[in-house]
Amino acid sequence: MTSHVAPPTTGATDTRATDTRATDTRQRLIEIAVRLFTQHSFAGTSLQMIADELGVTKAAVYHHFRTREDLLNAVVEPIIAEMWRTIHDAEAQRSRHARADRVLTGFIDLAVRNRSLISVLASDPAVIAMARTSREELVARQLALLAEVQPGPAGRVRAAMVMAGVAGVVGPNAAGVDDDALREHLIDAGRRTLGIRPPRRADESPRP
Amino acid sequence: MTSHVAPPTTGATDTRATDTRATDTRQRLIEIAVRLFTQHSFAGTSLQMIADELGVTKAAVYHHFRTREDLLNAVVEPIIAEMWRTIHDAEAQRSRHARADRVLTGFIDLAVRNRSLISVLASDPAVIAMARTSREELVARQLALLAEVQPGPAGRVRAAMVMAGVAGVVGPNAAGVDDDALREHLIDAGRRTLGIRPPRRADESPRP
Amino acid sequence: MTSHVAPPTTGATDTRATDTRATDTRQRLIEIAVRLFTQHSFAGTSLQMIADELGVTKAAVYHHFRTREDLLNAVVEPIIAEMWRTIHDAEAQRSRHARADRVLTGFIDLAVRNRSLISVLASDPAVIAMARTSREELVARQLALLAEVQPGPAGRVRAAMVMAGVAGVVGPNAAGVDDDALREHLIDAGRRTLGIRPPRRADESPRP
Amino acid sequence: MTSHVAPPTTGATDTRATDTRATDTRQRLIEIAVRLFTQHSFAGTSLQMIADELGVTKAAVYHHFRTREDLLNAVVEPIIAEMWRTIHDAEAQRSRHARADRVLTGFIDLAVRNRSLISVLASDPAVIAMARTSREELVARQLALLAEVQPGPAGRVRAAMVMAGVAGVVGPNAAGVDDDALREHLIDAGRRTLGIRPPRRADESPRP
DNA sequence: ACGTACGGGACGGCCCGTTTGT
DNA sequence: ACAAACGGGCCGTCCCGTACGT
Repeated sequence: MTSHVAPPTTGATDTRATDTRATDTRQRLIEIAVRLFTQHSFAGTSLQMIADELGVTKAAVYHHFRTREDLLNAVVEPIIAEMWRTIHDAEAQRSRHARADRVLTGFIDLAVRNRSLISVLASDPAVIAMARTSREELVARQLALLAEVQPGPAGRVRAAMVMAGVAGVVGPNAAGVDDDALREHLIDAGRRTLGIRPPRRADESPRP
Repeated sequence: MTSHVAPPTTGATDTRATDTRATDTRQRLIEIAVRLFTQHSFAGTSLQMIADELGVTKAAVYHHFRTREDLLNAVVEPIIAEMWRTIHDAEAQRSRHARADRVLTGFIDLAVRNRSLISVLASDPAVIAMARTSREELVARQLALLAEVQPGPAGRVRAAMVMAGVAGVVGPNAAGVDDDALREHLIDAGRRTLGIRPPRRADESPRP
Repeated sequence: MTSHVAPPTTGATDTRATDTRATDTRQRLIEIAVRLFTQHSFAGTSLQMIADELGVTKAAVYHHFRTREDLLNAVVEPIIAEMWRTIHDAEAQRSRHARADRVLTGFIDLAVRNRSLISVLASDPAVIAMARTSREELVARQLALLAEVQPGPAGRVRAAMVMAGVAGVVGPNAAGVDDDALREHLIDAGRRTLGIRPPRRADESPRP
Repeated sequence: MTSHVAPPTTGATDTRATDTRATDTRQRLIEIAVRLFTQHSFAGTSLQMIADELGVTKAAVYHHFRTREDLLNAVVEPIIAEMWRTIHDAEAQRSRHARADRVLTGFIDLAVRNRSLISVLASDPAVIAMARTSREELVARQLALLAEVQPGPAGRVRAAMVMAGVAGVVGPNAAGVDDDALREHLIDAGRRTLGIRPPRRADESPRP
């Protein structure tokens, strides 16, 4: 059974009850891969390491993912899908500040929920080079929305700094801050950097 | 010469190197390594790539650096030395704001002068894991000096965000900004994030 | 300088007699080679190890010996020369017992005086294969003289056992026996194995 | 299959092998390794040689033994296990002579049955250095049991000479003696060296 | 009499991926 | 849904030997 084109990965949120055991190994595989990628970079992580960590042979890994690149894609796909949703959500806002704030909070929320993964996505050259075109636009769109607040190079630099800063802070940072506090402080710091005021008191939904 | 104690090269890492053609190959080796490390990460860069890029064989590389790790150390050593100088310089300042500003500007200046290298140093897991202890203190000291401005976790998060942000912005991000402008914008953005005003001297931050 | 120990080569430069310095390095080279050959076998000893141990570069070694094989030959040549002298000496004896005893005592004496070297000569396949023909006859002649005492396969086995036994006992044996006692015990044991009585009381020179 | 001969799964080389084809390659690997180790010493035998001799690639060897050291251990493990059995067997005997004779005959029997292997185990520095501690006691115990016959340094020297002699005689030394005769002659010579008479059972040593 | 730089090649190890069998 | 076996190839390391200074 070497065919099977890898069931289209479907939505990450599907709650079908049928395939508990089927997708179990596959899910653990992804989690382990994420951890190892962050620890040794993508280029420094072999299939043998992943298989050993899971306690199976390489053949088992190959049963789920036909190639190492496939595994990487399965790892990052849910993340970029959520990023696109955030972008579309932000672009529906009316003011520049609201759009930027939306992207900022969305990105930070996602980064905090996927601590270790985001640094790989953001800084590993092998990962970046892998699907250059698709991700390039993704990042560009987010940067553009953030940079809008302050036209010119200053805005672009601030935007890039915020994105890179958030991606860098999460991850193996033992700053002694729990997730919720970290999110709040990141949002606050990001707003300071970009020069946007917090929305009118009501949580994060700038809806008058 | 296969030694490990940094042979009489000692020309320091001054940017404006003379045309001393004495240890030519060795220096070119380092420069090529920097470029390739940033392009493919450390784990993703083979000695064959480096040798090919220089136009020699692997054995020639081996003659100058017996280990890939040795080459990496030779690459990063000048950088961390300069970082230590900046730290000591900053710690001699009297006020917290002055110390933080000193570290901020020092780090940004160094990062801009060594664009591509900084991202490797900051985010490559293999590089980070390599000389864990020595570099750990280096980063911790810089973060502490930056975080001093705002006690508590908020300050720590801001400090980490600035460091990671600067490291992320420089690098293969053209952004259409030249070095001098990039430096100014980074300093301005970093000060905003940390909450420090530019020092009193009428320098070059025209902000009414 | 490839070594890691210390460059003591610097000072000195004695301006005294010419010949002392000339053969000095060469002799030390041989001694070091012998030690390393016994520790790591011939195939496992590289020129780099030898050069490092002496505190010079490989080029210095190559100045004295054009190839690794040359070095090995220089190491073993004195030994086999002495062996031939012993053989010729023994063959001049009149009785079979006297001839065997002469070879036995001669071999043991030489083995005890060159403890570490003899095991390499005797058991390292690379050394044996190197100059097959010349050494083959050497060993065969000695064995024949020893085996003469007891005709048939029994004698041949005893002879081989004595030769191999002597070669094996000397070397890294911490048996707690000094050289002189070791020689006496080996001679005694060898005679027991071969079935020859000690000569008529006067030390080791069976000359009536 | 990289061409070059590759005897198509011949009938295996073991003397009286059953037809168990299960771990065929693994076993043949060990046998080939033994032969090549004796021919070129351990340090002088490359994995490529072994793979070529078996008609597979290095990767196939790697699949069975991830390290050359692993392969060596698999080679020598059965031997040392049998040695331990012989030792324990001998230590159960009542008289010193019986103990020594037991070790002597056991060692010779094992050495004759594994001709080529014993010399590697006994004299290759790389092999000796590999599992120093475990083997050190093994040899020491055997030597002690043999040396018991004659207290003092004389006994120790005789014991060492017998062990080394036996190990040296077997091996690539045809001597024109078949295995059974070789065993008998070795036992006889060993007893002569140690000074023990054959046990009372009228065996096959016709010595008035 | 020695050091510096380097080529050509082999080493042990490990990679990714395929085949074949349960 | 896995495991065993293996191929083809690259990795970092290190080899021996040479050419050229000084």
